[in-house]
Amino acid sequence: MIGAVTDEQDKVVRRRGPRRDAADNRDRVLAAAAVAVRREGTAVPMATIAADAGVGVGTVYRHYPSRDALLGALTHRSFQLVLETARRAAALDAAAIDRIRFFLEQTIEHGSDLVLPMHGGPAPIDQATVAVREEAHRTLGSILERGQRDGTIRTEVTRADVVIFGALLAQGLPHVPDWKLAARRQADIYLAGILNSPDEPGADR
Amino acid sequence: MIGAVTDEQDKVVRRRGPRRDAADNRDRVLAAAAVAVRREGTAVPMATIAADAGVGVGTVYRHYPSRDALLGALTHRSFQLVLETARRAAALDAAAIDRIRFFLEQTIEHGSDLVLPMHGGPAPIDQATVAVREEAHRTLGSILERGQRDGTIRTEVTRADVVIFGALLAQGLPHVPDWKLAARRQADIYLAGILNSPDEPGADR
DNA sequence: CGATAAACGGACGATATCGTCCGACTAATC
DNA sequence: GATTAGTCGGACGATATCGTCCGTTTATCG
Repeated sequence: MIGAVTDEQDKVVRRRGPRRDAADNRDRVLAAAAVAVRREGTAVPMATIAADAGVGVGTVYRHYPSRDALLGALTHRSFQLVLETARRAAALDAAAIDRIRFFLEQTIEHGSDLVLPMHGGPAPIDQATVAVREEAHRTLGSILERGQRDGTIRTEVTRADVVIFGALLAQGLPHVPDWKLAARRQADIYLAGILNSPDEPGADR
Repeated sequence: MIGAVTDEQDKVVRRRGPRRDAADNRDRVLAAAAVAVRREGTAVPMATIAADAGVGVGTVYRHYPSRDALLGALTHRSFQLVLETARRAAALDAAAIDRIRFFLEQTIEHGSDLVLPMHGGPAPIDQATVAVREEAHRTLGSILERGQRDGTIRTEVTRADVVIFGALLAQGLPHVPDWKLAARRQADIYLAGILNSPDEPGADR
């Protein structure tokens, strides 16, 4: 009765556009998940995430069909943030060491949003996310190599070294009271360690 | 019938000694828990730990009445290992920087056994454990200050800095393929960063 | 403003893990 | 080798979380 052939075609034509509130909720869920995962780990109950986001658990599953899908989206978001930070660092008008310093400081600052940058756990990494990660690594690598070519940074240091140190700072130590301050101190020491001739820690020149 | 007063006193006298196999199982459970917690997090099912240790779940609960008790024991064990390592480092006949290097390398080596050295999570820290931790920090501090007094190590570096870096290395990054190698590279850079005059990285002298 | 596609949100059965309990077993002692 | 305190280990009911389903609500379009 309802479904004549012409009607079915009509249906396709009469598609409604997506609703804006849906996208808002999607973002709210992702943000709440980022905080919750950092606080309680990847096994945090979906109900907790839903409550924190102010939505029902059904809405969470609507946007992310499974826990893995949600964690995957978190990972993608984190790497995008890393890439953006690396690009801002590369665009700076400063010495290589200071660009790296900027990158590390921003990484510390974004800490709570970088949920699974490299964290293990059941985080599936899709191809698009891998591409973003690779691009971020390349961008950081170009900064590093530039510093090595102009002789200010030790040549033994690899881009992987810097990436791993950044990941350590992003991961953090949950128990340390003032982690951001502590992390900045770690970064200072690390930066001194990759400098080629620490006699002049880059005042002018 | 059974419980005359004299019998009760007999009971106390007739105490059996503890059985050795019980202690063995206790250790096996703790070792299995260390590995399992590192692999799956603090929420790892008790049944998994029991299976890995080759015992029943009842035995796990016998020795550690609750999950928190087990995690607490793990934490204590970790800090004892740290303290022991710090003491071995302090006993070395070497420059301060090399003692710290030894400490960091051993920390990397023991990685899988240092489950909750400072890890957050639901790990209750009892007073005895705090005492062990404090002693470990003091021991490391004395090494550091010695290096600062003889001018080989930068005076801005605090014992907390070194402890936190060690904790980062112990925690690790689960996803990095050859973590121990990567960690050693991090340590090399860090050590260069705390050196006062890296012109002579301590060959002879 | 009315119609309707799309989104919301919580109730629900299924499943997994918890910590306890108790009969079987084993090592230490006589 | 017999006795027995102390240990082992898995079955069990209780509880928590999962992911789905569907009636209700809301934003968009004519």
